[in-house]
Amino acid sequence: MPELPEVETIRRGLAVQLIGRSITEVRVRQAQLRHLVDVTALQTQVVGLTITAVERRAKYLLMHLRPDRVLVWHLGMTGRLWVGPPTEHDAKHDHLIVHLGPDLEMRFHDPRRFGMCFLTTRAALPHHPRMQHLGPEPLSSAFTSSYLLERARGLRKPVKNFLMDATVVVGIGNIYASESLFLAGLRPTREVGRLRYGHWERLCTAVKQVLQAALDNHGTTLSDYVDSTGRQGEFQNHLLVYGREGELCQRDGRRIKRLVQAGRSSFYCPGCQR
DNA sequence: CGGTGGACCTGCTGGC
DNA sequence: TGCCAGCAGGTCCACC
Repeated sequence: MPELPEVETIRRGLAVQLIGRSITEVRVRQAQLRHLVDVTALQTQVVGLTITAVERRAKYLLMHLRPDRVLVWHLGMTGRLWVGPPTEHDAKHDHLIVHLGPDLEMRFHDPRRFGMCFLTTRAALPHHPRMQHLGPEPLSSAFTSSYLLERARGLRKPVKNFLMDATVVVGIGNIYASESLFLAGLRPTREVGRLRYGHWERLCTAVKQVLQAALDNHGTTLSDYVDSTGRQGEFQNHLLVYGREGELCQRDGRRIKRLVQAGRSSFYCPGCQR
């Protein structure tokens, strides 16, 4: 479901709703997510702790608990974190329920169970196996055309797969990879080792532009994405190629094509993208 | 080492 | 109506 703009939108909502709140109970209905959730750790180590910050790294949400714990979430394809007043009813696929006093709770809901939840400490977080190989944040100053040129040197993989490689750059998934490549005028199949500095300049700018625009529109809701308050995104109304196979390109009127790369659909305009 | 294909899950849609 | 194939916003690991 969620790429950087969606996860960041969720983070912003969670920060407002959760900072200053204390965890009073954790209920686990289904521990088998992407990895088995450590139920004992959750139930013995976080109860009584106060949430001091909600951060994001890549597509991970980091809830900092005073004094030194970090509760980490990943939403996979269909994960949702919903915060609101407590309800009696456990919906199907509500796997983890975090109680935050008598008047508030957070529910992790994930039909496909590709999401994750694990507990670590502030000191161990940077060395966690899921964190330590992550590339730069695309909206940071570390993400530049020179960096991309350097990372791509000698590689033969298609630029679409390169963009979705989290060791290269984080946060870009299937939607924003296609959209960025359209904006940059590059075919998703181009081999990265053969691209020149000018291509990387265009692509770097395009990625930042697309992600910022999606963030300004609170993400993309294709079917079920909502933020922590239940609000849908709006960026689906601005997608130029993703999910538009057979439709006419808004720029040059050619038919948008779909192809499969590494098992995922890519969308591009054969006229605008070379 | 780099790159691909399949695995992990459930749910929805469209064709027959 | 039922059944089945194909598809879906992510990540990881075995295998060439």
